[in-house]
Amino acid sequence: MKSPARIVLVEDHAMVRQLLAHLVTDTLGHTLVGDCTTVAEARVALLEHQPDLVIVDWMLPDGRGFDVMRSVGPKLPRTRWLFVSSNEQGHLVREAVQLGVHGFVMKRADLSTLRQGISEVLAGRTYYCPASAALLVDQLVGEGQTVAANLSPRECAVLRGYASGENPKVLADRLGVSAKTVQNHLSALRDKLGLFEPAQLVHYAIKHGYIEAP
Amino acid sequence: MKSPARIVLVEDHAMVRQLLAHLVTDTLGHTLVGDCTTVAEARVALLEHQPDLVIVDWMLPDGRGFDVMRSVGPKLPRTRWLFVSSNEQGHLVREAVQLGVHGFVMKRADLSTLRQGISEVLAGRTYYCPASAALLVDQLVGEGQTVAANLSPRECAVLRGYASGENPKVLADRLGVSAKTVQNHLSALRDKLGLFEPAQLVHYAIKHGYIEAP
DNA sequence: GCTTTTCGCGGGAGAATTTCCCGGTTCGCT
DNA sequence: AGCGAACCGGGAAATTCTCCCGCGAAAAGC
Repeated sequence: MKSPARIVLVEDHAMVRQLLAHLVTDTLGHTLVGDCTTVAEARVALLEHQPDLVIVDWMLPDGRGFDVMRSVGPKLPRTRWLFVSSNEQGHLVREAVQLGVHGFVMKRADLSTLRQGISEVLAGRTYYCPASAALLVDQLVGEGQTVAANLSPRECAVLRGYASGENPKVLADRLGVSAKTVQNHLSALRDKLGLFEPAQLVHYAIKHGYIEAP
Repeated sequence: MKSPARIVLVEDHAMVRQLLAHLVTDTLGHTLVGDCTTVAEARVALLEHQPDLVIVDWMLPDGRGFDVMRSVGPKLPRTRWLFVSSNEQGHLVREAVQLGVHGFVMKRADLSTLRQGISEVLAGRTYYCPASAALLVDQLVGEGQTVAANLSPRECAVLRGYASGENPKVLADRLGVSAKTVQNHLSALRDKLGLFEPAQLVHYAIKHGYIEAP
């Protein structure tokens, strides 16, 4: 049949985004209707264009790809979601499954895998690349009660700043709130995640992709 | 000529250690005089056997391979040092160069690279595998003033525990000292490293291999 | 339309931690 | 012997964290 699909890309690395753009338009013959680099941009573009498919990078400068899906996903019933990730961790794949992501491809996979992922997901099926499937199995076997709490946007921001090593006062200043508020958010985080040592929070932030590993 | 060299291995993964042992004895015809899994064992074995070559893993259960070299290296002028590392970070290679390590080989390199490293180092030359050399160049280009402070054994232990997310009191208990002492060590660490946020200490511990990345 | 919940914000009192300083012991080295 | 360092811990002041509170706005549910 091949009616071209309308696609939005969300990926912060310019080079990768351009390569993906080339792939979906020139090689696969689809239509690129959006091209975003941040969570905030993505939310706007997705609600405006209501694409058939969105290809999202897992790690973005202002949040995670999952945050996009969590916030605008419910409003886009027809849109299908394909995640690409450079971070190969079982948690992520597990979280993707729980969120109902349709496809998941590792960045180190070769292009044919990605092409296959795109066509499978567009065809209404799900596609998890072999590497991610393997991670998922490992994760399910171990299944430490890492259920993935969902944090409010503000809590995310505080976690990111804190786990990056930012001084709480500086962080408060950057966010334009009082130091007290940051402390309260941190307390809420510790409570919500059940992690009471600073180092554990940092580990959590790294494991779950809120910040880059050092 | 081929007079067999006397070699000590320091590597905590049994399988790897056995493979290395097979390589140096059966394939290369050297003599294995020691076979250690920890920093503590290594110190004793090295002082006892005074080997020609020691092959050390970078990450050990009770410390880092570099700690072995720092403590007993000066007492073994004839011994040559070859490091193997699974952790591919510029810092480590930089630190190795500063310490005067003779050879550095990544674990993902193939065996012929390792064989070459062993023979070069034994022949009195230095050998840094191509991957490590590339990292070194990158590191020197960036050269963030990450000069690598040297921490006392006790400070290492405290840093490891703390950065792993261990509760200070539990840590104190495990080390058999008072919580106060642990606090004092932590203060010394912050001061010595110039890192005053908990998260920064955790990042440091991960970057410099005191703990595994989460 | 109106409640109810959730989120962000921040104050206050008391508990806990951290800092900075101190003295003491035990090593190893000169 | 003497020296420096690493290690251990105490005490007092400063800072931070916890736990509780209320407020306003926005979103969700009836």
